[in-house]
Amino acid sequence: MSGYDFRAIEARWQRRWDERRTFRTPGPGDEGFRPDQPKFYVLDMFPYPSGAGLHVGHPLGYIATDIVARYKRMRGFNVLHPMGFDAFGLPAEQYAIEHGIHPRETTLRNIETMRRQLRALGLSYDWEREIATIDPRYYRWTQWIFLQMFGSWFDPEARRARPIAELEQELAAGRRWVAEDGALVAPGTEGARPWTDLDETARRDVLDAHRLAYVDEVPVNWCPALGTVLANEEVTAEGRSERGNHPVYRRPLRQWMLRITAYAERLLEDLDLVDWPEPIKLLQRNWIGRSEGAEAVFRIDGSGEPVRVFTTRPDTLFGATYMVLAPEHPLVESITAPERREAVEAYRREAARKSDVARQAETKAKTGVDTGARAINPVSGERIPVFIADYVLMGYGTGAIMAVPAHDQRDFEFALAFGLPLRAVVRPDEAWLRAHAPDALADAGADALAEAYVRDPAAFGEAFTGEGVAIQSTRDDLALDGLPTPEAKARITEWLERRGLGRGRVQYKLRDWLFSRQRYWGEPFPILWDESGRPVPVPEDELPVELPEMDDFRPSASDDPTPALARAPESWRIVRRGDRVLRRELNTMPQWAGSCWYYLRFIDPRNDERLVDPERERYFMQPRGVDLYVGGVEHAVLHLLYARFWHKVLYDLGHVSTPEPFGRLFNQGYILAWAYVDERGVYVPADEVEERDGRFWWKGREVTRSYGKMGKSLKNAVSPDEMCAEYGCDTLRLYEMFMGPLEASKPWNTRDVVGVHRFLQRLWRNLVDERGGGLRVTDEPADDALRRLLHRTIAQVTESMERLGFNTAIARLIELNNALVPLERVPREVAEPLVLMLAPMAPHIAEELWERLGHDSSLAFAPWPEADPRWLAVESVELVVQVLGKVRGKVEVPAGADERTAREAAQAHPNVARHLEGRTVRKVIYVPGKLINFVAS
RNA sequence: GCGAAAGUGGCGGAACUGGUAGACGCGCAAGAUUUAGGAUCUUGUGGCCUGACGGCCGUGGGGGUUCGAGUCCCCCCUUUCGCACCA
Repeated sequence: MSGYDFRAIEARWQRRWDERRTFRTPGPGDEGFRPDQPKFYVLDMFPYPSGAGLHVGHPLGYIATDIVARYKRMRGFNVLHPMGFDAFGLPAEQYAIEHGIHPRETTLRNIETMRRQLRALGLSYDWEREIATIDPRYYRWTQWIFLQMFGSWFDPEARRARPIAELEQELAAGRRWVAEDGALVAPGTEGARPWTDLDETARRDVLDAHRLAYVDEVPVNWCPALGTVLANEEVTAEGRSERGNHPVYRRPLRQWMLRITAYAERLLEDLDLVDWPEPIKLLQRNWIGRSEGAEAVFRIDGSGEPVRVFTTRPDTLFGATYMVLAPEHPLVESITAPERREAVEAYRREAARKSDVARQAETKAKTGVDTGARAINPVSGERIPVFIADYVLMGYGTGAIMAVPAHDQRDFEFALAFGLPLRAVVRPDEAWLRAHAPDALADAGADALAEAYVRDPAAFGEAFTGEGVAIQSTRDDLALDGLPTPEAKARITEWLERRGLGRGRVQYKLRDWLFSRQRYWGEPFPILWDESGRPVPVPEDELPVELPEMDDFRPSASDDPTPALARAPESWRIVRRGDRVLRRELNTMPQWAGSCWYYLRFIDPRNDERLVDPERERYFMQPRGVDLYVGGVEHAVLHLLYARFWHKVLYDLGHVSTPEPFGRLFNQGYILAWAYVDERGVYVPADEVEERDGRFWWKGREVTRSYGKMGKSLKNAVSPDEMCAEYGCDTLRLYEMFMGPLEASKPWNTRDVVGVHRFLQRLWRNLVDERGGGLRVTDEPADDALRRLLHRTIAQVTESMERLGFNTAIARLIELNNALVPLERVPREVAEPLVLMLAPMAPHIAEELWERLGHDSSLAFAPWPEADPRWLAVESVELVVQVLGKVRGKVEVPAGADERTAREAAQAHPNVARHLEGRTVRKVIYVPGKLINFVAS
């Protein structure tokens, strides 16, 4: 018996790779490291070990990266291809709570299962580099990075993070003063004070307020069911938690924040440095949401209280006929007129009940309340009403707007609902006017239309928000009339600045990252609180701050946010330093923390002296970071933005050598599968559904077929374990890659798996005599045609591998293999390259055949076959002959045939001659090697 | 509403800078082999017309550029994804 016994072969080779440490990757300083070798860092997105185990959709990306890793090794690269586990966070903890087991236990068990499943796929990870975020030796450095952020500030002039001590020095030296609101300003600025005027408390306040990690009271998304606060990114558009779909409420809370907004500009700009899919870059750009405009100051009539607004259209300032503050705006309290107080309070209460997101999800009908206050338009001098309305968000800009109803759709709707005046200050183009003119003006001329618009912009049905020419925007010392919008913007911004009434400003949608969670299963903060309520960093040599052992680790599901660690033993919570009593920070870090920097730790996973050794970091990260990073689009903003942010901080502080972590990113598609619902709309197990006459039945009941992402919720998951058992993991690997392009989402079809399985069996039979078990391979040379096919295949497969086109690479290998079927004996010069080319995709069978071909070392480092150009050239080609663009025949001509030869051969073709009969050839198009086209009358 | 990606046989999908549409695989059909089933091998397989040679149509729909369009341009339809009062 010498058939293709994949079970024995796969087990044997997986064991050998392990025993021989085949995929150990030496780095600088390690035994066996070769500094002359180029590196290639290929990385999968950090998986989260869930309790359910893997389904065949999960390893799609892992198989792809493994193929790249194996291919690159054969091309002489020192390949870093590690794997680890992101294991802190909500899902693990939820799972643990549901099963009443400590999260550490369930997490370790899940990791175990996942590691076993991954190993069964024959992935060539360097398992000696495995890391897990829950390991204190790992999270020690997560905490260390947090301390780096706590110990630095962002210098807006240098546009980078610097140690906070340097800020202190600059302040002490008088190079910067501190403004009333705590901002750093130039010495001598009005209202600002020098360092020497500040007492110790004030100084600490200033420094603490400038740290990259700082504490602030902010409105948060509080999820009582999960017992924790969530980041904006973790809340859905419906105002529910992304995990678990529980309601989320807004409330103010003192929280740790990370100053990611300081990096908004660089996060945006540096997208130009990376090779990422354009849609992902766009997603990040939109998330950062940069907009240019100006800030302007309006003063409240009477009190003179300044209200700052942000606008992208400062050119429409003359058209501001009212103002709106967000309901939570701090000035509402003081400016509201006594007789309006009750209505204003009622509206504010109503708004506070709803979360930011829930508020936005509701109808677009505009609501609001007049505060009774009046403000002065700084350019027109008009007294205008001040409203509060929930269409203005406290979290964006200044939380207050100038409303220009003629040129902003939201303001337009609000003005109509509340009977507020509109004032046109931009003249629209004629096309817009005509398209929006009321019926009565259907025949009006251009001037009449423009006049009508100025008289009554509301009659045109919607706000004109485009660019145009400024009108009705002139006063004694400022003339905008006649200026196109961009110039009008520049002119008025300059005027505002000169008069101290405002300045140009860039605004981002991106908010600072809310970094505290109240859950147990996360990294503790390396922070202590002193008697006066100030944060004190835990000294580096005391790291890690280990998570205390607790029997009751459940979150406190309540309306009042209480960290789970509040119930930790007092011996953990209270730290005595001499006669000082310090309390530990009780929040933990969010899910994303550990995955923000894991790619760095893989480079030097056992280093207890530093985060990563600089020499190793440079070797594996230069020049553009991770060379290939593969994962799903779902991480387009959160993980990828957070990781870039941390990386830039580490870069600024000199701990890493590249400005970006991931040079090339690739998003794999999803694996979809049929799913079935019964008459109640409930999903039934897809593997128990039977098909009869095009209809679907489950336990005798008819069910309807639907379609979706493979997973637990649709009950349509297929386990890799079943596939490996039935067909072997080489077949599974091959099938997943053969399904279609890596980036596409495509349907799983177990029935189709036999196709690639047959290919492997046929390959086996081509090289191994099934009866005797001997080789069917001969040292005699291949004939010319086969040799040509071989070299063409090498060229095509190589090209496919370079662009991750594994589906087409496999197709070419199948073709080559099919060509060997009729042969009595297979020439070694074909068999060996075929096995080598298959090796990255189906490594076990390839190793086995390689050994049987007489090689005693693994093919993992065997050189990739090279196509010989001599055998790529052909001496004759089949030329397509067209008449008037339609194919009428094919003729064989010598490869370099000139036009006359080709033309004569073509015209001699009977069918071509027939079509040319009675016509005059006007023109001949000849594409050498491809076709010849006769253009005839 | 705004933005992005994608629509090719019964199915998954190929097709480089415009140059034979449907590679490769599944499925299906016929034949060979086999006691049978399975496996294997051979041949065929976009639709329509034709005994055959061959012809006509065909890449979501409609127009255009070109000797020639799945590929380039314009309009429209459908699906999926992301964002969604961001001033």
